[in-house]
Amino acid sequence: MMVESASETIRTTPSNQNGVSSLSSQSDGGGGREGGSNGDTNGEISPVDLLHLQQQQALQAARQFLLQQASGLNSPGSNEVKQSPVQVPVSMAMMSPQMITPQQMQQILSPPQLQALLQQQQALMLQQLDLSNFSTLKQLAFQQQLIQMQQLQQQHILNLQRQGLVPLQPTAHIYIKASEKYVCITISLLLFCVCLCLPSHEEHAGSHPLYGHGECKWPGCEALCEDMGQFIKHLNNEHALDDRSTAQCRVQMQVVQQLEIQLAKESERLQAMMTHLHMRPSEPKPYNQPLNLASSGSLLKRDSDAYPEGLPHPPTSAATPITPLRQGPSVISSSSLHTHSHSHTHAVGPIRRRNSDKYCTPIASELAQNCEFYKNADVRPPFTYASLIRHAILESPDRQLTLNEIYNWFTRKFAYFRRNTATWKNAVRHNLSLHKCFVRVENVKGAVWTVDEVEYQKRRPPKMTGSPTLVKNMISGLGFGSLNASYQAALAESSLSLLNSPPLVTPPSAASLNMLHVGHDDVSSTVEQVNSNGSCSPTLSPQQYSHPVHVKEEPTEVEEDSRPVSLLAGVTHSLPLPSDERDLEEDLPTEELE
DNA sequence: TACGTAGTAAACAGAT
DNA sequence: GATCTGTTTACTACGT
Repeated sequence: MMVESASETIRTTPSNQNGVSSLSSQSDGGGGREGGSNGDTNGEISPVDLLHLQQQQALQAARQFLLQQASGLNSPGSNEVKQSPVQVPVSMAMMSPQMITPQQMQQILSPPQLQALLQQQQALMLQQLDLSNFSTLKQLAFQQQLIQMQQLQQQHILNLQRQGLVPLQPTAHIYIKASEKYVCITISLLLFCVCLCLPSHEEHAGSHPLYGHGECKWPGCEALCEDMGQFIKHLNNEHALDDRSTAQCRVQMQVVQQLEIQLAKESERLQAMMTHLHMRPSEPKPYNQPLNLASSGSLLKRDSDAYPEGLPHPPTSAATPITPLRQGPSVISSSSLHTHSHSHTHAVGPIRRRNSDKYCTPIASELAQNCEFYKNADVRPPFTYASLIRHAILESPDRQLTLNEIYNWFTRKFAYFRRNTATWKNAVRHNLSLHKCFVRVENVKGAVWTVDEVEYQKRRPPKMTGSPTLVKNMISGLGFGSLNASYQAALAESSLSLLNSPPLVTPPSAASLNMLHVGHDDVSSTVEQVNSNGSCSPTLSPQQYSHPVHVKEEPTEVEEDSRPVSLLAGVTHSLPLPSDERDLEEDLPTEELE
């Protein structure tokens, strides 16, 4: 008798709304605007026109960029794409809002790309401020516009944050005394991005740099004006050319100069900080790894080859304050991009995936950092189902979950899994059954699923030992060049295990945890497997296995017989250890070994 | 090219 | 009978 689950047999209809083709068409659509002239006939270029001019220039590059991405995805074997460094054309930093929304930008761009974009925009803004040929009045106008834009940006970004589309961004506040009051210039990387994504009409829709939100923006004025006409009248009456206005102009000019100086200083400081954070013992050659748009490539590729010269490079280490942006949107974007490029354009695209699983951040840290992001944003987590399931189980108090609880965890943690339930639930069940590392335990209440850490670590043969270059590169890229790969992996895995095992261990110090995070963040599960002795893996309490268990057979697994029930041996050292693992055992601090 | 891993779809069966 | 749970197979894509 065949009984089909209705929920499981619902076919998901292909969704192309986020597909590459859509993006391409969008870019084409955006490109349709690029023919527009700036309307600058008298040779004078206003700040607004400058912005528009750069946006127009950005259109071309952005289209090219997107098409490049799309074509690369359409031809999976393309080495060009694989080897192309993660970069964002400078002009893309000024991408037109008509082309790409912030959300789309997150989906399209990988984290480093997004960061690069934001920082390029920042740099461009700084350049804007540095235009020395601006007349005083234009400087004033620009400054006013800058402030106006900030207000709009802040409003916009708040909306985005409420929608969970934008993680909280680090900002820098610069207070400068202007006239009678202090002007707070908030530098937010994302603001610059969002700013340019604002509808263009907001920039010059019958606006005046000195008029905004119904009031006069003349320094120290704040007179209420119902409309532009009234404002113009007010402007001519109250701020006519006289000594007072001239003096105010001078003051404002100084304000702008101070801003420029301050911004230059802050920018320099920022760059120095980033340079410092990116310092590595040795500059590894960009290995011939396929570019994982998701995160691997981004995390592994260094700024030198990934970002344009002279522009601030997005930090990638855990020490960077821009972590949320680094992780959240990042992974996602590429994942989404990749996903939708597949022939079978399911609404739930495949998690591509191995790279993510291997090189991307581990779930623990990733989720810890972007918990809210994944909860709210409809973006696919860059982890394999197996990884997610494992994490869900290990995160539970008893390290065991029923299938339904696993489902709930997925939907609770990821907005992405609140739709297309049939697809991913099937995948979850499939993974549970397929992978030996997931052990079904008969419980009083029913069946629960547990994780056999040893099996999980064994899932993939220790390829890392076979490709030391990869490990070395990754490790050195993290600034751990002096440590061997296995130790790094051990540290990494330990950190995850520690994170996953709150009841078992005392939390490591913040510093060590952070450091471990860094290691694991970028090395992730491929390295995890190196540390397969399970000594620092979450301890499986024996009482969990007092019930019958169904040990799955995996034909591909070798030495199946050499090991009794791996469950119970899950945290013991009874298994013969590969040399690397023995090294781990020897080298690992006792704290890590627990 | 072969192989392994991963995601998806689907068929099927047992349990509730 | 419907639904859930679990297993298995097939296919595809990707990375090594």
